[in-house]
Amino acid sequence: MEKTYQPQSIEQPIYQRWEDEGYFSPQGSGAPFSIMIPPPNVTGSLHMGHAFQHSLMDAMIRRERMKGKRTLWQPGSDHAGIATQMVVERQLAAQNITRHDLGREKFLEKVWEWKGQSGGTISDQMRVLGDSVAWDKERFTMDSGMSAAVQEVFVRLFDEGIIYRGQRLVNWDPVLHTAISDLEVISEEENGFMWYFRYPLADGEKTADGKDHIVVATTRPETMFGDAAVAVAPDDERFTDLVGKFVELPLVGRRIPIVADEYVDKEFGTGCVKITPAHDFNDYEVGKRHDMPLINIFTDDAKINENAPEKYRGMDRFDARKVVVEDFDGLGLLEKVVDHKLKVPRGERGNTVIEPYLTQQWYVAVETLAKPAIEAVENGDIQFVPKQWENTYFSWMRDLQDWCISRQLWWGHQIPAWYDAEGKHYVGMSEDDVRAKYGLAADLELTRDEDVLDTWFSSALWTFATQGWPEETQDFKDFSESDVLVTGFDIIFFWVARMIMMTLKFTNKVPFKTVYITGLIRDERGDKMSKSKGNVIDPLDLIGGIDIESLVKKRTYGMMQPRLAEKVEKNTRETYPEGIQAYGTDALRFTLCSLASGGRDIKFDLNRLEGYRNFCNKIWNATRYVLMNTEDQDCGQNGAEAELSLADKWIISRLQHAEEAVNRAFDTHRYDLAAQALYEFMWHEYCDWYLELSKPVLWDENATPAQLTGTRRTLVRVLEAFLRLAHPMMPFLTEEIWQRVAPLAGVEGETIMLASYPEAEEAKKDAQSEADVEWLKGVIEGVRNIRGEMNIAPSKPLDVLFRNGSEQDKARLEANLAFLQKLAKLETITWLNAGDEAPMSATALVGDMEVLVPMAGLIDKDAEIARLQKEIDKAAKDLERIEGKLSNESFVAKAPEAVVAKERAKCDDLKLMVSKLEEQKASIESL
RNA sequence: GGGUGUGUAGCUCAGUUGGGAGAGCGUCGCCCUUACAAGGCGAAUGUCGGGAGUUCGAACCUCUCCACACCCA
Repeated sequence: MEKTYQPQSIEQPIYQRWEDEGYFSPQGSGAPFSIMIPPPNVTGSLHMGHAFQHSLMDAMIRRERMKGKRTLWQPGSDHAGIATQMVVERQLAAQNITRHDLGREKFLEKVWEWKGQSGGTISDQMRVLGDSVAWDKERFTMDSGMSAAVQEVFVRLFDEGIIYRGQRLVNWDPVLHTAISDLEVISEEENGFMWYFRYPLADGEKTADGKDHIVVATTRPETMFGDAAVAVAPDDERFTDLVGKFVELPLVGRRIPIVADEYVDKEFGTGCVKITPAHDFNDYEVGKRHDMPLINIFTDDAKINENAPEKYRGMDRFDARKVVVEDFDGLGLLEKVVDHKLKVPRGERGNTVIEPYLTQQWYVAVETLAKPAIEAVENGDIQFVPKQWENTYFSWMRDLQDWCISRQLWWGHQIPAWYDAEGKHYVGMSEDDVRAKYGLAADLELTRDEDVLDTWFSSALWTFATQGWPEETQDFKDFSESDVLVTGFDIIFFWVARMIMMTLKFTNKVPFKTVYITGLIRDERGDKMSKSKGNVIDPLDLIGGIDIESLVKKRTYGMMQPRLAEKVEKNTRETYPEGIQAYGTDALRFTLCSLASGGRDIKFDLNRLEGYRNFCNKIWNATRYVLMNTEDQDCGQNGAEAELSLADKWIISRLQHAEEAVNRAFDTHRYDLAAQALYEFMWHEYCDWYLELSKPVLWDENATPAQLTGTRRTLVRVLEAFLRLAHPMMPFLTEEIWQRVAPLAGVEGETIMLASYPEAEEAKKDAQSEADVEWLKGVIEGVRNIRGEMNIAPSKPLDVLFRNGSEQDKARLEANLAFLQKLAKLETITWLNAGDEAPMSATALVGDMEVLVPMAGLIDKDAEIARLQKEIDKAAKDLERIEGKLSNESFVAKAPEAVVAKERAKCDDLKLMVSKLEEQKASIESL
């Protein structure tokens, strides 16, 4: 084996072999266990969040597979309507072609062509990450099977009256010309203005303070053409008398009423709000309450339409805004303009300001679907982890809006609706089906709805449509009710909830039993990773490494603003002066698992990754040691006689505890604790102690073959078990090593992937050995402490004496002489009986027993006094606290007996310790 | 404004039913000891955000205040 761990050279060949052998596909006859991948956007690439979620999903699926389950991790991607269409349109634009030039059919051919070329990016990344997904079952939301399911669902929901066509306000992208979902709208605070407009009162009315106008404050002057009323708070005394009166809308000359509505905040602005029901979501609601007309003043491009005075028609909304303000000013109706911060809704894709816009769209009436979806979580059929998120789910489900599912795009599932010349719609599986279903004449002209469905509509069917539904296939039966969904909290609404609704509706099953919500991976400073901030880390760069120049190039590529690019470059060079090293997939996966503690935000710290890369190296080197000492030797595979040492029994016992801890952590979705338990066991028990304890046996010329076999057997067996235990989190390293170690451990199998997952065995726990090793460690650490504090080189052999030891101490000493000599580097050990003289020594306490290191020539008197004083102070502080506790009568009276007894014992120990240390100090001082 | 969450060592974070404050990284000292310097051994480090309450006992439960983050309006 190489001297250091080189992940690059082992990882991909192993993956290739796994894939070729078909290990990822469901197999065996165990109970089914499935995870459906949240289908990534086909235009994208995997980011840290994906790497995080995939690491967890793969860990789960690998463990269940090893436990003998028939596992399916379903891969696939979604067709990402807008994003994909835009990518292809941009390519066409480079050749000066629009999609309209091509026409729908040709354009869609181009999209499929593009998908064929670029759609593989994500699968390639997943292979690098080691994802054990069933590639032969990979699905795309535009596959024919998915399309059939989508159509089936649409038609059935329509026939039940759950899908309907209606006119509502939607988020309209005036550049892309489509409705978009709330998710695709990003509202962020921007600097703007609040304009104060005077609206003259009609019919000679006056305000309470004698003015002939009221003042409305608005951030969107141009929408005033669509004003339907002015609203005031019902309890606002300033305007009580004006409710029911009218104002004359300037520039338009229309009379609009003054109404009272709860929506208005008295304190905000002037207390008078212009209500534009066709162009604002809140106003729409107000308008509905007061039966106001919906006056749409925009075209699809957000230009002023014919409902506004002629002068303004055809103006862009922002040009119109300027002109309206100027005209108000000219009329003396502009009271003031103040700076104002406001949330501006922008489209995620084109950064266009999104317009609330009145259009005909298809909707899903969600009320009847929501009820069972809420119940499924209430009654525990579906559980969120961490449980906290159930509240988020409920709060959204209780306040549901009907779901707008149509999009004015070409790329997506075309809506199976046809219109006759009068615009009446018919829904069915095909035009023929529609004619038959509705009894339409063969010569009646029908045109199909041009629009497509929201991408989320098809992803909502993901768990069952991927498994063959509407056919009752075996896969559907086995896997469609999946076990765990792993996803981020940002799509609980958009995806998780909708999946639950649709799946319950059409299959009467839940889509998943557990929803594990991951935290959001942030950069080292706690900022969200985003392209525009230039702080994105590509998981593949952590795995394969990247030099600083390439990293800067990658991060600033395509940045429009040079100033921003400069800043990004500076930050990048500061944070990664040397670029990023290659840490390997296993280290990354293990790191990500160790960060999965259930928190909301996760700062990604490269030091952590480095630490776990070092852990990989530690495992690697421990293996080298094991192989050096076991290869070509008898490790008991063939049943040779084996005698287990104390260390052997101890590490076997500790392994049971580790197995227990890891399994418990997995079962409770605490992957951080599982990682911690693996780390702790491997590094601090197996490597730090057990390997060292194995040396005195293996290097003992007088060791019997049975003793040698016992230790070799334990070395390989415990390592082999650890590899299986760790495999779900670090698949490559463990496979590489397992291939060599398993035969020595007498374990057969082609791959660790299909080996059994370790479970603790109660019978292998050995409390006596654990106590004995604790004693051994106490002695060794005592001596090491003296060495360290006194600056005695580790290489210098020491003579030590044991004083005031019990029979048990003596027995332990005799049994473990070799261990002690090797690990504490001792020349001689002398047992002192009562009354024996001891030289002046530095002392370590192990229980009541004193371990003495003679000072002559080694130890400075003052230094030893100082060291003892430090120990005394520490013990005395503890003692003081405990004595205080015990002298408190109510503590002794009311605390549980066991607690009191424990404190008493501790108190006695400390007293003894302090007195011994004091004694020792005094005797040195008297020298 | 409404809701949710977070605040523990210099940094990143654990802390399971209230009963001895922990880990990793970093820091300091010693050491190339035949698996590993991506290492070994040893050491230092905390008014557990502030305050009040419940309790024999609070990092943990209750209230309140402060700071920060996110979601919704």
